[in-house]
Order: sequence, then C-alpha cells, then structure tokens
Amino acid sequence: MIESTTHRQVQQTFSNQDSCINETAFSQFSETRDPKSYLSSLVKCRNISQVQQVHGQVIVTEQIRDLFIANKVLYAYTFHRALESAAALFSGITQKNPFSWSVMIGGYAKSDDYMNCYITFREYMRSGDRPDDYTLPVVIKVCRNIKDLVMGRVLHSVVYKYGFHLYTFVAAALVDMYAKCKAIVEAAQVFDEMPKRDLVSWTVMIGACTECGNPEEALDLFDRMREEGIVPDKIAMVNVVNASAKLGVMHKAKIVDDYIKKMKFSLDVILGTALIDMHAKCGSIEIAREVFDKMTQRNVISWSTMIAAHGYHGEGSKALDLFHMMLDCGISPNNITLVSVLYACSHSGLVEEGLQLFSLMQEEYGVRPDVKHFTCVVDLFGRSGKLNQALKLIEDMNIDKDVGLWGALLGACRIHGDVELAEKAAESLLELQPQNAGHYILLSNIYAKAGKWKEVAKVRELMTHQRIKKIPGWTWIEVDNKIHKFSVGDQTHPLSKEIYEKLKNLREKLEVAGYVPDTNFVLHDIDEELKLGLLHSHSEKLAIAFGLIGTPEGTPIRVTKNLRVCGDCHAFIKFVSLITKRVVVVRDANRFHHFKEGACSCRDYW
DNA sequence: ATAGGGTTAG
Repeated sequence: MIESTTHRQVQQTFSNQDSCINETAFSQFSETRDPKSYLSSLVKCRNISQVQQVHGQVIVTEQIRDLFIANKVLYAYTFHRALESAAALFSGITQKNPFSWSVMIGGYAKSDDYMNCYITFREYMRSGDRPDDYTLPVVIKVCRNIKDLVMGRVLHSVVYKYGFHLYTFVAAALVDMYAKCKAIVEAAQVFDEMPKRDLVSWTVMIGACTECGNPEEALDLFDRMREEGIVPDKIAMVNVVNASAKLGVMHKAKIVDDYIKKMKFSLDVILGTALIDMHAKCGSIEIAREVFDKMTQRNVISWSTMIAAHGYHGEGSKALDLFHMMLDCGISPNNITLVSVLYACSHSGLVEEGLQLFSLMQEEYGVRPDVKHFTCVVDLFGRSGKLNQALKLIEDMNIDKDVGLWGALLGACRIHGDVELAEKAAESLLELQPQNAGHYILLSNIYAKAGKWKEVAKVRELMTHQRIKKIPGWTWIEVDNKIHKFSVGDQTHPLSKEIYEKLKNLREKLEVAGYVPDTNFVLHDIDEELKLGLLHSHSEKLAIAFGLIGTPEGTPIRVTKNLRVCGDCHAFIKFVSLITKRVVVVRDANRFHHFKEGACSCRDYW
C-alpha cells in the first residue's frame, strides 16, 4: 500500500533522529509494537520527530498497511503541521477512506494552506467518494476564514446535490460562513431550514445577527434559544455580550450581566474582555473598569479594550496610565493598542503625549504606524489648530489615504473654520465616497460657519443633483427600560406638551446663566421663524428635557445621538449640567461625552 | 479516529 519512496524517506528521517528515542510513549511502543492503543495520545503531546519515529517503526513492521494506523500517523503529522510529510504519506495511501481525506483536508485548513485544501477537496470529489459530514465543515470554514462567498455557495450546493439534510455541523458552518461574508439572508435561510438546532447553531446565528448589524434580533434569538431549553455556555455568552455591546442599551447590558452572574460563568480572558467592552459601550465606564480590575488574567486585548474605553469616554489620562501599567506588566502593545492610546490622546487634547507616542512607537514598541495611527495624529494636530502640520503629515506619508484620514482633516477644518483646506479634504473625501451624505453636510456646515451662503447653496445643489439625501438626526434616551426616540421638532411623543414646556422653562434659565443659542447652522429653504423653532427643538434638547422629566433627580441623563452633536447643543448641554446639577452623558458614534457642572470631559472641539 | 461557535480599533 505504501510506496517505497515514502518508506525510504521516512527511514532516512528516522535514522537521522535516532538520539531521542527515550520518551515514554515511544519506548512503550517499542515494547508492545502495538501502536493502536496509545497512538492518539502520542499525537497530542509529543513533538514531530516522535511522529516520524513511530512512522518509521510502523513501516518496518508493515503495520502501516493497516489503514487505521496509516490514518492515525497522517493525523499526527497534520496535528503538528508537518504538511509535507503528511502529503507524502497521504499520496502513498492507495485505499484512501473518508477519514484519510478528511484528515488531509483538515490538515491543510489548520495550517492555513487554503489552496491545497481546496485542491485536495476537489480531488476528493473527483475520486468518486461523496464528501462526508466531517469534511464539509472544514472546507466551509476555510471559505469563512478567507471570506470566499463564491466557493461557500458552491459548497452549499454540494450539500444539496448529495442530498444531505442540513446536518448540524454542516449547517452551523454554513450559517457562520454566510454571516462572516455578510450574507445574512442566506445565513438565516440555512438556519431556518435546519431540522434540529444545537447550541452551536444558535450561537453562530446569534453572532450572525450581530455581525450583520442587527443586535436586537441577536438578543431575541438568545431568548428563543433558552425557551427551547438550550443551556448556553461561555462561548454563547460571549456572542450575547457582543450583541448587547453593539446595541448599546444600558438596561440590556445589565440583564446580560445579571444572567452571567446568575449562571456563575467564570470570567476567562475572553468573556471578561467582552464584558468590559459591553459595559463601556453601553455607557458604564465605571462598571467596565470594575470588571477589568477583577479579572485574574488579562491579555493584550483586554488591556487595549480598557484603554480604548477610557479613551472614548474622554478619560485620556486614565487611558495613558493604563497603557503604562500594561507595559509594566510586561505586555507588548500591538497596533490596535496604539490606535486606542493615540485615539484617547486626541479626544482628551493630550497633544504632546500623543505626538511623543507616535514618534517612538516603531522603535520603542515595534509597531509600524498604519493609516489609523496617522488618522489619530491628524486629529491631534487638527484639534489643536495645527492644520498645516496635519496636512503636511498627510502629504508626506506613503500609505494609502482612506476616508477616515480625510474625514479627520475635514473635522479639524470645521472646528477651526478653515474653508480652503476643507475644500481640499472634501474633494478627496467625495472622490472616495460620493454617496456619503455626511461629507456634504460637514462641508456645507463649514461654509455656513464662514457665512459663505453661496457655497452652501452649491453643496445643496450638488446633493440634489446626485440624489443624495440627508440622514435625519435622531436622539434617543432610555427611561424606565424603554427607548424614546426624538427627531428635530418632534411632536409625536405622548408627553410632547410637557417636554416643550420643560424646554421653554429650561431655556429661560439657561439664557440667564449665559447660554446663547447659535443660529448659525444649516437648514435649507426654511424661513427664519421656523428655523428658530427648530433650533429650540433639536432632537438632543427634546431628549434631555424628557430625561429631566422622566428620571429621578441626581441620576445621570444618558442620551445617544446618531450623528455628531452640533455646537449649539454642546453649549446647551453644558449649561444644563450646570443649572440642573445633573450629569449628562451624550453618546455620538462610539464616543461618550460626560458633562458635569458646566464642563465636558472631552476636549471641546465644537 | 476526523468536523461547526469566543475578546480590542476603524
């Protein structure tokens, strides 16, 4: 069964490595000459040379003719990622059974040799054997890893062609593959078709929903899963925690957290890190930090997550402290850690610290700056008014420039009212993303701030011409575990009358304290009176007024805005926090701005 | 004997 070349090759290797035959497993083998009993344990804990020795021995004893043993040795090679030896052995096996194929294909997959994995799978199909339940998940997983949706669909059709019903392992692999390729409809189809769903199938579907931007559905699925009597494990919980993190709703985070405590899941690195991320993104930076401090093991990801969390909550110096603590613990930062630290610096206005870090990140930490790091530094320069330096940095870098980079520059232009540079940034930005309404709005706001109404009109014309619609700005707030959503001028809320009353009352007090409404904002084709009305009923203001009505005194008011908070609202909120003695936490995108006693935790950049 | 699900930025 085994070709003689393979035999010779192995014997050669065998004799070259004769010095280390004293390990228990091997001597045991030498005595008994019966590898079946312990070969599998040998595979798992010994090194490659022992596999070679066993291989040599079974060739000598001709036990290699036993397909069971040949397959075992094959698996041993792939386990240790010795693919060349595995392939040589594999090609010598003339009577390959599904196990042999599956192990060889899985071996390539494990070693990230995707091309050979595909090729061998194709050979398998052509060999006349039909692919089995064990091989398909492996190849489907490869499609997932390299996001090869085309091949993934082919494999899906193979499943049907051979008349498989959606066996759980295959189906779970398919759902996951589709999800990672962002094909949520197909993922859901496979999931719905499954005759039986186990914990893994539910878990991948929960992950799929989160991945494709529907965390609410993910949490619903989790409830459904439990209703069907499936008990989650830690991996399932990580997916649920991620869903909750993405949703960003604090009371959901609390429910998930309570459940994890109730089920007494211990916090390993991954679950702990996911929890930090969830609490931070749902607004509780304090709880996030508590989890972090409580964790018994932390890796670079846990540290990066916590550093980033302090960063987007406007706590730049805490982020920096943590970064140094991390270094003291002997953990090497990676590129993401450095993005997090630089981001923290730019959001808190720690210009010197940020620039210092950037300048020595390569030699000190061995991380080569990529476009994300440059973006943070452009932000850093930009916010501190050093627009020329920001531009020079962009011009001098020889990395592909992306939307984020130009966006940071455009944002900086808005803060400092640099129209000329804004036009330059916007030009590059619109070239990369001509359909993104946000860029047009930002540019037109910059023109408006400079009083260049002709240019404002031009941008508007451009938008109309290209059929680009402005996205409405929404703000929402959680009160009594319910989400209340507001848009500008909103009158649909049941308590609308009280809200406007409260707002009017509030505005009088704020104006006495020094708040001046800023009418200098863009609204097209609207007369002054209406414009003023809309100014007084920004979605943020409505949500905050409702928050003042609906939440107990002394508790923070937390609102989320889908777009960036405008300058007028920023000033408004500062005064609200001063007058009412309430902490106001505003989240826009993934940034949190904590307002307390008339000040904002983040560096002002409106 | 071999197979499917887990953490960070943007």
